[in-house]
Amino acid sequence: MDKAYNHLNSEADIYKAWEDSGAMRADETSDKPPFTIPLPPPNVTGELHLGHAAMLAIQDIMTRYKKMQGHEVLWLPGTDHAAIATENVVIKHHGKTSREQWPTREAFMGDAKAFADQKHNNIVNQMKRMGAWLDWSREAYTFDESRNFAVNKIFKDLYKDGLIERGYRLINWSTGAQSVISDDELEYDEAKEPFYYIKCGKFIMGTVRPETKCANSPLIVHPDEDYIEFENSTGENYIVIKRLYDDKEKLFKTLNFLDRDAKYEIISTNKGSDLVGQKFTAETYAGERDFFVIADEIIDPEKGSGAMTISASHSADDYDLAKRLKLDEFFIQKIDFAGNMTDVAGPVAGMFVKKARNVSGKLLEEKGLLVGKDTNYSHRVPLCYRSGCVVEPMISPQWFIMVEKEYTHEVDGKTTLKKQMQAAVRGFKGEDPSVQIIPERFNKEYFRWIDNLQDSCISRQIWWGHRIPVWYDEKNQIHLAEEQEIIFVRHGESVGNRDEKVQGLDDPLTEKGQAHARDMIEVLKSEKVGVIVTGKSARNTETADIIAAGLGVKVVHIEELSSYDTKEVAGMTIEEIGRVAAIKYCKEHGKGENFEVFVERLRIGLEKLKEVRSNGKIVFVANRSIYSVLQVLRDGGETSEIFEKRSKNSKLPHGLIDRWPIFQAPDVPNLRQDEDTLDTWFSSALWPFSTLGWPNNDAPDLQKFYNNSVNGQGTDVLETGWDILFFWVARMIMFGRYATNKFPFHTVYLHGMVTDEHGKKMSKSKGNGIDPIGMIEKFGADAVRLALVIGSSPGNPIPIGENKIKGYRNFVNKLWNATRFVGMQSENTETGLYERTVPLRAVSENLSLADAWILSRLSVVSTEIANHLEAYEISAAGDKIYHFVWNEFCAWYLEAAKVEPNLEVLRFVLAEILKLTHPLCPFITEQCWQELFDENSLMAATYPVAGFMSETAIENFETVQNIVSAIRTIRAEKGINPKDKIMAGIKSDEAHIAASRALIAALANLSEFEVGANLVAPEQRATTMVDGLEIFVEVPFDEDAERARIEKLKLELEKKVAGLKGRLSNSSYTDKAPAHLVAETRKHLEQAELELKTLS
RNA sequence: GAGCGAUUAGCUCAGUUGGCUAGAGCGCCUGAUUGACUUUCAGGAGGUCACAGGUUCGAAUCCUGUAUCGCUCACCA
Repeated sequence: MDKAYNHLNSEADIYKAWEDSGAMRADETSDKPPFTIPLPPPNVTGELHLGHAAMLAIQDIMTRYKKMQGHEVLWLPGTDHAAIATENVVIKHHGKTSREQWPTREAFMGDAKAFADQKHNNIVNQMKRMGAWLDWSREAYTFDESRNFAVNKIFKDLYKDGLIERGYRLINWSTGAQSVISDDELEYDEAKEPFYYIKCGKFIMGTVRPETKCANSPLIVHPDEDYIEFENSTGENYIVIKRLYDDKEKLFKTLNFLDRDAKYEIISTNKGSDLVGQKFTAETYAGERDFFVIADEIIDPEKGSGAMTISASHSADDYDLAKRLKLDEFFIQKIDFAGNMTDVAGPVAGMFVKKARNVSGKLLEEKGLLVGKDTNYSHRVPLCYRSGCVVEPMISPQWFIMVEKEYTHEVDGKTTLKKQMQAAVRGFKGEDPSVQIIPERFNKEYFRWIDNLQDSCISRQIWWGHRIPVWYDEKNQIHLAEEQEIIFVRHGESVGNRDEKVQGLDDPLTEKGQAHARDMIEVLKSEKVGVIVTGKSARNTETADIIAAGLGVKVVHIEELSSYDTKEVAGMTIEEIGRVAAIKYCKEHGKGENFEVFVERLRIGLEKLKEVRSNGKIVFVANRSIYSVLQVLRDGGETSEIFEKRSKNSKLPHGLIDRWPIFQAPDVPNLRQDEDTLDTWFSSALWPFSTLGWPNNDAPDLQKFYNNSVNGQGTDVLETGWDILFFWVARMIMFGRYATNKFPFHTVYLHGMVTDEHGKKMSKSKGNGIDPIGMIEKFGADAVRLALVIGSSPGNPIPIGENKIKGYRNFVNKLWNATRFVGMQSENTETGLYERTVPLRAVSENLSLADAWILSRLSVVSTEIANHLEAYEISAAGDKIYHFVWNEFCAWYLEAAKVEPNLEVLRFVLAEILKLTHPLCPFITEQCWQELFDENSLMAATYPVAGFMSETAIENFETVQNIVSAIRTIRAEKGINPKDKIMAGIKSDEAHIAASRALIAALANLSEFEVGANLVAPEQRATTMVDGLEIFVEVPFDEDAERARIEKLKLELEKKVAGLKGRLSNSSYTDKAPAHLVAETRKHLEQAELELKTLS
């Protein structure tokens, strides 16, 4: 073993070994209790940042701990197609500015897919470098086949339940992204813009958006306020709210175009409600427009002039008001979707909004309509968090999810999506809540958001995403996508006995083969088959032809696929057979040994297949090799074990194997599909169950891993950053309950944002960002993990800097060297090699005090660590391990082992430490484990539980530690060279101290340590007290210094005694405090008094 | 404007249902170092637990108020 641990030499190999071993795959047939964590899928085109790193570290710790605890753990990985973000990146990547620059939508999608596929490995490999124990065999993607099916399915269900509607509503329109974006995607920026007071007839109204004051509008006043009409010096009449008129200072400040020195005459005073109904025509910057007065309490009498007009199509408040008062004719579009003014804006029509604002302001001034301008006004403007451009509220046809609409749920009865989301965390009518959020304070945040939740827009005007599964006919009637089943028929051998030789079933020239084909016809008769599809290999084709003839349907051939040699593949899994067949095929066709090429051909074939319209189901006749590849395609690499098992236990008739539901366009002529796509969250909200096979409720994964015993939730823990509590977590809860009748997880663990070591947000502009991959390369993944996990609590920022990582790198090295030391102790003196054996539980015979102590401490610490991990207190668990390893095992036990070696205990404790530490530092512990104990992975080990325990040993060894420390302190104080061996002694006849003489002498570097009740102190000495015992250390004599030292000690003791006495003399303390505390206090007092007496 | 959180050593933070002399890591100071580990070892200094009240035998911990910082949300014709 090297002197220092080098992570670069081992991490990659270790991870590969884990992957190759197949142990990372969760077994859905296992009898162990399940534990499931869905990995929040990172953006497929993204780079790993520290937030991801923290997420991976925390979840990996949970995963490894639970697995070592004996759970069947599934931590399911995947990536997110991240609709808007990815689309923008793709456009930029191709040096373009808009998706419209692609010849077709399909061309764009092809490029985007290619880009996403190409970037995919990058983020996946980065995740692996963190050491994440993920089940890659189940890797999913929010935009793959299965997830698309799930999206279409839930869309259809929601639509049928009336919970999805299409309609014209006010939405946030990003002019940059050319799409609607949700409220949650807005960022606000403080902007300083002039606030205009504009004359509207006699009324004065205020606005920051003069460009929108170009159309007919109601003019709104407050019903209960008085309004003054007055005449100014130029003979014009104005109406303002009385409050403003009475406050002359404010009046002239507000309407700064008025002449301060002129005299004003009040023409009339009217209550707002009395003004209602007045109609008038007034000049605007865009010409004359019609107005009429209405009253509403929306007016804030303290603000502005007490009157306003509205832009119902371009402001959320105005929209609400217009809806409420049914002012339908005022939904006037003034801004188009490109962000330019429409024709209604007259002179500024076609101008970009910002320009139009300035120009309209100038026009108002020229026309004398501008009566006030506050140039110090600042307000917050909503910006698109993706494109950074200004967001305009717009009315547009969009799809909405109706969270407050009542519907009937299978389990919850009459309810709304909102009520279900509330119940998740509040509980149903007094029941305990099903979903626990850690830390708890985020419950409040959750409710504040949920309680205010409104119908949200789910459609986006981008291409990269799940296209809305809705078609329109010529009359604009809505048609939903149709669900259809593809039935796979595997033929050619007897099902469930793959070791048998081909029985001629696939050969239609044989009697058996023909009988088999006829069997399948019988089976398929009830299935309403529309089309039969087959590969082109001769036997498939012929069999398919027979079946098609029997059913009276047509046959479609897809790509030619080769078969395999049965001998060659005996005993292989279906997936392996598929691979062999694929490789053979590729070789024969000069495509290299590339399974992916094969899969891709099949994929294209399936795409073609979906285009085939049929009124009935599609039947796919396939031999084992094609079928196995289809399995890979469909399940994203799911191995065949499930399938094999399913086949064996299947009650399905001979030959009928599996069904694959797809969605396709409804069979109606002249349809066009909705152009829009669904927002990313719509697919990511299905993540915990769409990755497990939903909507197939019989899917083995769903049965096993979405079936947590706690209150019947789906998965166990959803761990993510608190910033996406609303974006994502709440929506998973909503869809989970809706679609699966379960809340998707019982615990939500929220981590905070990763910041620099001073708690400042990391940002490119500040240059304080840290690249996790760089840190992994420099210090190792284990160190990065520890730094992210220790010293931060849920929901709070995670401060991290190079120093912190370095500190934990030192710890990792400490662990390495402890192992190296134990290895050296284990060496066979003859061969120089050590035997690699898994240590058994250490025996409890012939234990030294140190042995008994470390074993007892190990028991205590193991329990504490497990308790912490159980309670998701990862930081506390990490801290415990750190200190146990460094300050107890290394600092004391390894030193003791040099004096009194006990190899059995030494190896046992180290092995247990490696297990305890493994979830936090998987790489170093695995490496050490394999060096010293077992070539099999540490992940197969069981997490430590308490064993040998002796309270006395702990107490007695602590005394030894105190004695050693006290002597060391005196040595340091007296400036004694650490190399010099000196004498020391203790006035005691306790057996455990006497037994530790050699140990104490070694640890304190003494020539001798004398122990005896009647010990006589040497002349030249320093004295100190430990646990009531007097210790002498032989030192060069200095009477004054020694006396001063003793006085200092005495002073401290006297203070202590006084304090303790005071407390005990207080009768309310002795009466009310718990008895054990009082007794303890008495004991402390006794000991302090004894020590004081000894020193005097 | 509202809500939430924080305030403990120079820095970053622990501190479980109130309980003995408030802890850790880093940094700092003194010293050591050829045998597991300089990515080390020994020793040390450093805190009125933001402030002011209250409850209690007892408060960093519970309550009230104040201040400062941070985050989130909202309003703005």
